[in-house]
This record gives sequence, C-alpha cells and structure tokens, in this order.
Amino acid sequence: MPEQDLILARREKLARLRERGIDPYPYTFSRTHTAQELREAFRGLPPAQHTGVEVAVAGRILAFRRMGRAAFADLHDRSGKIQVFAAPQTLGAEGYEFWLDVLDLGDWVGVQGEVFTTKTGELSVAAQEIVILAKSLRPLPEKWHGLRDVETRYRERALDFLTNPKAREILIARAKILRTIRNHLDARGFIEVETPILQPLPGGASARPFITHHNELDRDLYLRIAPELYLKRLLVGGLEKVYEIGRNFRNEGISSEHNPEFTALEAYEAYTDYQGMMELAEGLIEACVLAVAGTSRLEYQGRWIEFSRPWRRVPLLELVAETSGCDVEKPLPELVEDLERRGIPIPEHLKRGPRGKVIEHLLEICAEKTLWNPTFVLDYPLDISPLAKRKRDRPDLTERFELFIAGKEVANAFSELNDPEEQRSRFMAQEKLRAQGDEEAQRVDEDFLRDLELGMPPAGGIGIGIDRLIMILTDAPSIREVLAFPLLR
RNA sequence: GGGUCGUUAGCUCAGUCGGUAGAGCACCGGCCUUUUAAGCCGGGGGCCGCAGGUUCGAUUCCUGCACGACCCA
Repeated sequence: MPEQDLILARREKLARLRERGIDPYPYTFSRTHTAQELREAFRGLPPAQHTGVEVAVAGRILAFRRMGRAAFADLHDRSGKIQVFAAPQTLGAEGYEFWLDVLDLGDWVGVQGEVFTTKTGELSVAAQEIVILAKSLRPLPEKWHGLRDVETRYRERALDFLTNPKAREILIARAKILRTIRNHLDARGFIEVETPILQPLPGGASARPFITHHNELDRDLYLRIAPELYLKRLLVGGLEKVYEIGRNFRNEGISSEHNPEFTALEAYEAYTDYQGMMELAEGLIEACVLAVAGTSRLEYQGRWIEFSRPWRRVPLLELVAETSGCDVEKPLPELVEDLERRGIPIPEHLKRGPRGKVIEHLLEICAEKTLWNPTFVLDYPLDISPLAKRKRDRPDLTERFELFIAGKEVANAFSELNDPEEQRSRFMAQEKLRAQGDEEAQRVDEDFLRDLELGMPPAGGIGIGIDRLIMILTDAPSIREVLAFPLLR
C-alpha cells in the first residue's frame, strides 16, 4: 500500500481518538515499573498465576496478536519488553473494541492493570486502563527483519534506533566508554576543560577547516580542527594536567572511518613525554576494553584483538623499511625511484616532498592495515610533525607516536615542543609548504607563540579518535554506526 | 579518481533469456478468549532509482546520471 494511504489510515484513527475527547498527545504518565523492573520483581512466578498486584507500564507497541475476544501486545520501553493482555472483562466490551480499533504498531501507550502469568508462563499485565501517550502516524519496518537498508538506516536514524536494538546498544556503549575515559583521567588528577570551537585561526593539526562568519565582528572564524594549541596555553597557565573531549571539524571526505565532525580526546600532562603518553594510552584504552568486554581481549569484525600490556612499539622508519623493502633513509628522489621500481607508485603531489609525507604515505599503504593488535608506531619525521619535540638522538625525527588498532589510526601523541623559537621556525616551514600549495599546512599562530614565550613546562600530549575507538570496542564496521546522526551526502 | 555489485509495494526480498510484476510482514474486511514472527479466509496496494537510446513493445538490453555497498588508489 502506498505510504500515504497507510499514514491516512492512522490519521483517521487519530481523529477517532479526538472525537472521543481523548488527547492523543497528553503531557505525563505515572508508571510504576519498567519492563525490566517488572521482570525482576516477579521472577520465577509460575504459569497461570494471578498476583493481585496492580502496576502501570508505558512504552511503544511493537507487536499485536489479536484473537477475537482477547488480544496481546508487546510493549517496549528502554529496559526491554513486557506483554500486555487485553480482554473485554477488564476493559469493558466497548472499550476493548475501541482500543483495538484505534491503536497501531508504533503507538506509545500507558497501561494500568494486574500482573499475571499466562498459561505459557509469559509475564503480562492485564489491561484495566489504556492511555494513549503519543499516536504514531507512520508505518514501521517489517517486524522480523527490521530496517536493513543501510542508507535508510543512516538517513532515518530515529527509525533505525527504534527498530534495531543493536543500534541503540552502540550509543549506550558509547556513553559508557566516555564515562570510563573521564573517570580514568579524573582519577589521575586531570582537569576537564572546554576551549573554543570557533577559532580565529585553525591550528593544532594538518587539515582543511570549515569557515564561518561572525556578523557583528564582520570577521571570518573557523570551526576548530583540533583544540591542541589552546590546551597547551592552559599548560602555560599552570593547569599541569588538562583534557578536553569534544567535536573537531575537518573539511574532508566522508568514508567508513571519516566523518567531517568527529569526537576527539586531547590530554596534556606536564613533566612527562611521549613515553608517558604511551602508558597513559595503554591504561586508558585498557580500562575502556574492560568496561565493555570484561576482559582485555575482544573480537572486531571476526578477528580477536589482544589488549594485554605492554603493547608493541615499533619505530616508523623500521616498520616502513620492512614492509616496503626499501632503504627509506635515502634522499627523496632516489627513494621514489626505488619504490616505483618495486611497484609502489607515489602520487605526483608527494614526489616533491617533504619526504616525511612519502614515509607517511608508505605507512598508510604498506603497513597500516597489518597493525591489528595495538601498536605504537614511533618517531615521525620532523617535517610532518611541526608541534613535536625533536627526538633526542635523531634531530631529523620527532618524539611522536601514532597508535594503531585493527588497522586504524586511533591516537597521535608527542613530547610537546615548548621552545618558542623553534616552534616559530617550524611554523615558518609550514607556511612555506602552504605557499607551495599545501592547503593542509599549519599556520603561524602568534597568540600561541606569545604564550609559549611565557614558558610551557615540558609535557606529553595525546589525541585519541574517540569514534574510531568506539568502533573497535563495539565491533562497528563503519564510523556511521557509532554516530547518532552521521553526515550523509 | 578507478573497478565490481546494487536500487522492484511502507518494510524484507523473489522475478521477468524483452510482451507493463510476485511472496512474506504491515494495512483493510471476516472468523477466533492464552498468543509469542499466533492461525485461517478474503481484499486493496507498484512512474520496477532518474534521463536518454535500441525495439512493434523496455522494469528487463545499451549509454549517461543520482544514491548506496564493497574493493583499489
């Protein structure tokens, strides 16, 4: 039947409710039990028992079984489902006919009546009174298969959540993971802060920003691509251990691992370095794994991930040399030639350098997908790490790591660069790349440099992609599964 | 950006080697007082993604486009 006709039929029922003086969208309902509370309170009640206990339950009707002079409905609330039994004896002959006539699948109702078990043992409420709490005007997906079509699932998320318990469970797990992260950091003396999302200059990452405009100031502002520079300024301000969990915005493509707005954790801790950040990451993520799985291993897309510590640590250059089979310390033109001889093509725009980008590219195409158990990849080239301190014995590298789990980049961390003069020259090098057409190159942030000149204590800092972490912890194949409302084309 | 596959009723899916389409659920009507995807009988419901082309005739074949999934870059 055309959707419009199905909607029309429901509107007619809505009209019938109103004709009877019933408000189909009332204000409140006092329930005594959730479905789960009822199950717990009457656990073990044998079949065909009457209790004499009156309760009031509420929820959405997701199934009807009508059999003439009696009917059953499944009432779903957040905690689960409870069966409602309706018959003329308790509702009155006229009331019974009326409610059977005007209720549809999807309607929200409140039901008051006696708790009993049917002869098959199903805990039920025998309706003495039915209240409509909200009339549903649109038809629901098929009860057995539910809503499968992924495009509709993402475009009509409310319908997806009401149909697919798994979709709701991911959001619940998400809340649990975020709570675990906050508890873990709070317990270690970190202060949760909030820094600007609207920024005069986008900084702290290599990415293209979204641009917006402030009318009163008549000035363009950017949605942040990272909170990094502001959080470091709080280290200058003496906060010592800070973190922020919030949304970043990057004007980039959409894929199963990218959404233009995504949630990141950034944490900064004075008096430590990237080694300290590895320990922090291990402890934090292990706590999350324990919270959702109860053990330190879990299955992602059919493969087990082992989270027991310590995690593998491998220098980036070593990893890339191993997987590409090339001497990656060679000068750039020779390296590119060598790679192409081995059938590893390098995109044109990377051939001019900086060489760090070629190394990073090799990591992405040769190694990333093989890093299944948590792996810290260490010591990134200086030219692609403008905010990280130089590695102590290798001035062309930095003390920086990325963490990979299940082939996904989950975290990025440094020994934070706190020498204001070197920071300025790193920014200048980035500006040069920008002038050569690299739109992702970072910009000179004078406000940040001024604060660095006040003195920032030595510190380690880390950024963790929360959505990807949640994907791994909830066995979600796409970032869209872990976002309440993913951006679609 | 390239390749492969997909788009048919509100939902889940069949199908047409080219002759304007089916099922189950949902919906509507009837029977049914203990069901659990209830059951039985009957009914209505479709621009077969969009636009061109080939053809007497296209949902089916061809081309392009849109959207999606997966793989590759």
